[in-house]
Amino acid sequence: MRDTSPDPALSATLLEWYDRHARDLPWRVAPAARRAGVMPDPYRVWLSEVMLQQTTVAAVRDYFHRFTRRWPRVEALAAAEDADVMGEWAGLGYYARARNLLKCARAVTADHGGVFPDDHDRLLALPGIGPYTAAAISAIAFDRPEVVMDGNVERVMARLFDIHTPLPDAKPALKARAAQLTPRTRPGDYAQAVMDLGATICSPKSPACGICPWRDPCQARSAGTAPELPKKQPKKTKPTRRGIAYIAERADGALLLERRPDSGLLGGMLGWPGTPWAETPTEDAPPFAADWQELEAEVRHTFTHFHLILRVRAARLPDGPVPPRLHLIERTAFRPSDLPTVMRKAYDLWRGGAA
DNA sequence: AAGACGTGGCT
DNA sequence: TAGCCAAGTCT
Repeated sequence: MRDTSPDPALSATLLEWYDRHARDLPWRVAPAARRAGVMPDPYRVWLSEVMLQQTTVAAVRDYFHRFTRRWPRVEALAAAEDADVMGEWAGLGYYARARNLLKCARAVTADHGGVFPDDHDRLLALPGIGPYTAAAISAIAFDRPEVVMDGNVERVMARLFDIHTPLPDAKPALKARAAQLTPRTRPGDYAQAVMDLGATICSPKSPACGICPWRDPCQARSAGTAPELPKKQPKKTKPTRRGIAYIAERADGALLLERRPDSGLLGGMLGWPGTPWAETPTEDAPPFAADWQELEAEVRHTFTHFHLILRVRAARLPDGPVPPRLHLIERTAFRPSDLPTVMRKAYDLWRGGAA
């Protein structure tokens, strides 16, 4: 292990690379414009950072465009209906983000006059903004020299300094290294540069060390250990749960759905009524008595912590009162894209067999 | 403080 | 195919 005293040229090297290779992203102000004094809209920085939590740029792009077209400013988002925001978020995952997005927009509008606070601590106090996002907004939107720690930065630091301690134990050491490198000039561009580097060149598998701006100082590259870093604790295997979803269609095409409770899996989202999802098969629990027909195929879906095998049963909904806690949605008002993916899979399966 | 919390792309 | 992985936060 060679000496690891901080090298003040490291951040400068990365910023030079970023000036030439920064990705063109819809929420980003290009480095040339930033150097000319143009700063990004904090609303767009916040929205993009929340969407990017545990989510790839490729998945976020279209959602970002739809959100900003529909709600161009934080006050507009704050005034939106919950169901519209949840529907627009559908498919992006981690739905607590959407619930907190609305809470945050309403807090910024009501408590901060529609202006995002420009300091880390007040950002951190807002719903859905944790240590990473508070630092990222501070740095990117307000050019504050925050230490921005995300998965990219952890990986880049683990490799640059050849740190073999497994995550999450390595986090303090990785953060100390990141703090050493964070520059006082252009901290916003620097933060975006490290994340770009991690997302493109210093990727988890087969990093492109040959074209990396930090290939010379990178200790893992010298040691040949870059592809195996950072080390991680082994993951637990996912159990398989099973359940039944019930799709009821009235003669005029209207569909019977439920709004899921705000907490827990798919919280706040629209879905088909059904049994709980459990490893041991649960009792049949149709929303009303009918001649339910089970589809031959089944939905397979994997969540963060379990696999799901979902059987789908369909029936005709008779005219009359709607069962409690369920919503009848006219077919013209029903958008499959409002459903979380697992529910949309069930819909696709049913419609493919029924229509 | 460890587990809950989604999804799609890549290997 | 099955597992790994992504610009984390909340409880």
